[in-house]
This record gives sequence, structure tokens and C-alpha cells, in this order.
Amino acid sequence: MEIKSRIWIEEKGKPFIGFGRINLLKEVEKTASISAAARAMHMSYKKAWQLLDQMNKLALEPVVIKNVGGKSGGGTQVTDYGVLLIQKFEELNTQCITFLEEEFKSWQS
Amino acid sequence: MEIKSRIWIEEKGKPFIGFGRINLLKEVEKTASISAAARAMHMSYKKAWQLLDQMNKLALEPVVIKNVGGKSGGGTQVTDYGVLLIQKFEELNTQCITFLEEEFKSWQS
DNA sequence: AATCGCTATATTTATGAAAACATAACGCTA
DNA sequence: TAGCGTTATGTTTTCATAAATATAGCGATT
Repeated sequence: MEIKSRIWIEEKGKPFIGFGRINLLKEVEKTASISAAARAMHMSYKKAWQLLDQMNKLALEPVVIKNVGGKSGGGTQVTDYGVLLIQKFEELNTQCITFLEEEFKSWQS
Repeated sequence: MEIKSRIWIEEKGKPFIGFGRINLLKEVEKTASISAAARAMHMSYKKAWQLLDQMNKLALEPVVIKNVGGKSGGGTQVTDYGVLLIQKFEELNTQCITFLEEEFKSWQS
């Protein structure tokens, strides 16, 4: 018997960040490219682009900055705010899991 | 910005109880019938039956007891163990939400 | 101005889960 | 033993989401 959980944050009732988006952000941070991140995650570029676009639109300030064209075609950078989001989200998730594991121990009669 | 969460319990990697199943159990408890519960929840009888069947198979002891045939066609009772599951799950979920709300307050810079 | 890899976006196709539909079996009651 | 409403189970159809495919545009570099 294992307790499982998922957390996410909504803005105006729409999903803002959750596991998938956080993982995507981390991959973009690593590769500085939406397309490279999508490839690494076996996700379509379109899907990745849409997720990042929604995040950017819902966020108070941009989560990623995208550059079109240029020497290597362009690229995408995760902003400081984006990096903070990743950290905070993962921290909260870890805390949640720890809490639940603890509580769950004392219910299994 | 709202923090959201879902919790569920797995047994051998398979979903044992979660929101949908708990609500279904509660409805079965109320109506003493799988088909009546399914109707009330706008769920197909088959879906409801499958969910309860999986729960029963994964549980250490039965969650519901089903009777086929009889004066009114039969019926289904939620066992004491099933009732306990409902209570424990809802309690844990409430605790989880409270915890997350609290933690979330202190991250919104 | 030609190239390159990326962002941006529309359209079509696949896929898997849920719903819908159909039907059998059961056992008390009358 | 006929009928009723339930449990039980197989088959087909829908539908929403994801994936696949296609194509345009961008701009520093050479």
C-alpha cells in the first residue's frame, strides 16, 4: 500500500504549473532550446511550445524568453523567475510527499 | 494562484482508492445498489462495477458485498472496512489540503 | 543573399479511454 | 414458473487528447 500524490498550481482556474511543465522547464533550462527539450522528453515540439506559451501567458512575469532566428536559429532561456518556480515547486512537492508518508504510516491499522 | 492536489493509494502499483472510487463507495453506501449509485453519478453501470471489482480484488478484505437476484434483484452493501476506508481517506485528504494551503501562503513572494 | 536551426502555427491522423449498447444469469416473490 | 430489478460481462461506438505531418518566418553568420 503506497500513498501517492500530485500537486499543481492553477491561475484563474487554468493549470499553471505541474509536473510535466516543471520537467519541461528544467529541460529547457538545460538545453536552452524548446525543440531540444522536446526531443529529449520524447514530446512533440508543438506540445512543448504550447505548454510554455500557456505558462508565460498565465505568469505575472515571463517564465521563458524565446528568441527567433539568429546564428543558431534562435533559442529559449528560462528566466530567473522560472528558475525560482522550479525550485519552489519541487520543494513544496517534496514537503507534501514527506507529510503524506508520515501521516499514512499511522493509519494502516 | 491556487494550490491543488490529488491523493490516491496504490496496491502493487495499481490504483486502489482515489477520489472517484471514494465517491462511488459513498453513493453505494447510500443507495445499497451499484446501479442506483451509477445512475446518481451519471456513470455507466459497467464502469462502476469495474471500479468496485478492482477495489475488492486489491483490498485485504472486501470493501463491498454484492448480492445477485432476490426480491428486488439484489443489491450491494459497503462493509465496515469500506466505511473505514472512506473515513480515513477523506481525513487524510483534508489534512493534505490544509498542509499545502499553509505552505503555499509562505511561498508567494 | 544563401544557409541554418530554431520558433511559430495549421492541419491531419492515431490512440486510448469512456460511453453506449446488448444480453445473460441470478434468486426471491407471487 | 413467470416476472422483476439487480449483478455480470462482452461488443461496438464516440470522443477528446496526443502525436504526426507540413510549412512559413526569423535573423545572425558566412
